[in-house]
Amino acid sequence: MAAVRYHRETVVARAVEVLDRFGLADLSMRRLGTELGVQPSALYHHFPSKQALLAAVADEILERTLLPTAPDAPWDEQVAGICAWVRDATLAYRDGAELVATVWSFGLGASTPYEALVAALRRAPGTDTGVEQHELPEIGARTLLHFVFGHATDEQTQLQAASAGAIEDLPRGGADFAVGLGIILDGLRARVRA
Amino acid sequence: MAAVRYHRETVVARAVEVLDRFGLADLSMRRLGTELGVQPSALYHHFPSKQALLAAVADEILERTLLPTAPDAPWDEQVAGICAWVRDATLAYRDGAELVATVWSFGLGASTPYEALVAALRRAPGTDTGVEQHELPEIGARTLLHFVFGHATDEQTQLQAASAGAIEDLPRGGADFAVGLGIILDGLRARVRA
DNA sequence: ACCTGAACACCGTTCAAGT
DNA sequence: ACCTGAACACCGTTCAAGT
Repeated sequence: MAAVRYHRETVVARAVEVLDRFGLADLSMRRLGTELGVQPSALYHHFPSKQALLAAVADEILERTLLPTAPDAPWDEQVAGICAWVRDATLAYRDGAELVATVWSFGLGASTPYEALVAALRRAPGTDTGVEQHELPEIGARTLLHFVFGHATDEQTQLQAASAGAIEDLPRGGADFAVGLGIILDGLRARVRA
Repeated sequence: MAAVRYHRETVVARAVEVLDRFGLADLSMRRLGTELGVQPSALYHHFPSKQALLAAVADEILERTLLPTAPDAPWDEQVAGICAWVRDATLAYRDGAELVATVWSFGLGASTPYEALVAALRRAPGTDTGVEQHELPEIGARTLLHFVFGHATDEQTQLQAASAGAIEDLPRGGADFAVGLGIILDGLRARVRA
C-alpha cells in the first residue's frame, strides 16, 4: 500500500471534521484512521494517546473563534465577553461544548478560557487585597466555566434531539444563557463591593 | 452451569459496589456480569440498556443519602441545603458526581435535585408574578446544578489524583464550594429583590 | 519521520435457545 | 422469569517491522 504521510496539524483538522459531522461518540482512533486512509496505530506517531488528540482538537476549536479583546472595558463586561466567546466557540462544532469541558476537566489543554476569566476577575476592585477575597478570581472563574460548559452542553444536546425529530420545541438558549450568566455576575459584583 | 437468579434491586446494589470500588470506567455490562457470575446478556433482562442501568444506579446513590427537609426555612436556606445534600450524596461514592451529572444530562432519572431546587426557588418572593421572573426557578435550578455537579466532579477528580499519589496538596473543597454557592445565591437574592 | 500488520484485552447489544 | 452461548460490530493501545 502507498504510505500516506501527514503531520499533526492535518490530523487535528481532520479530527475536527469527523467530530462535526459524526459527533464525539464516533470520533475514535480507528474511525479517524479510516478517514485518513491510515492504520489506527499510525496516529500514535502524532499523539501519545486519545486524550492528547482530544486536547489538541479542543484547543483548535477554541482558536478558530476569536476572543474579542476589550482591554479598557470594565471587568464585568470583559467577563461577559469571555463567557459569550466560550459559548460561541463550543457551539460552533457538534459536541464542541462536551468535548472542551471534558478536556478542561482532565487538565490537558483548553485552559485559555479559565486563564482569561481569572485575568479579568483580578481587575475587579478588592480582589487583590484582603484574605477572604484572595482566591475570588479563581473560584469565580471555575464557577462561571461550570455554568458556561454545562449550559452549552445542555443546549447542544437539546439541539441534536430536536434535529433528530425527537422534540418539537426548539430551545431559545441565548435568553437562558443571559439570565444564568446575569445571576452569577450579580453575585460576583456583590462580593466585590463588600 | 447453575443458573443464579437475581432481581433488579440486587443488580443495582452490586453495580453501586463495582462503581465505588473500581470507578465508572470499569462499570461495564461485562464486568458487572462477571461480578454477579452471570453472562452480560443476562443483564438485559433487567435493564433495556446500559444507560437505564446507570440511571438506576444514580437514583440509588441519591436515595441513600437523606435530603434533610426544612419546610419552614427561608427559600435561600432550603436551596443551600439541597445543594449540600447533592454534594454529599454524590461525593459518597467513587465517581458519583460524574455519574449523577451524566444521567441528569441525558434526561433519565436523577431529577430529584432539579425538582427540589425548583420547588424551593418558587417560594422566593416575586418568582410567581411578572413576565421576566417567570422562569427564574427553572433557570436558577439549572445554574445551581451545573455548579454543584461541576464542582463535585472536579473535587472527586482531584481527590483521586491525590490518592493515586500524583498530586501533593489535597483540595479543601468545602470552602471553595461555599464561596461558589454563595456567589450564585447572592445573584439569586439580587434578582428576587428587583 | 511516518506508517503497516498483527496482536492483546477489552466494549454494548441482539437473539435463539434453554430451565 | 431469568439465564446461556454465540455472534456482530466495534474500542484504545503496543510493538516489531518496514520505507
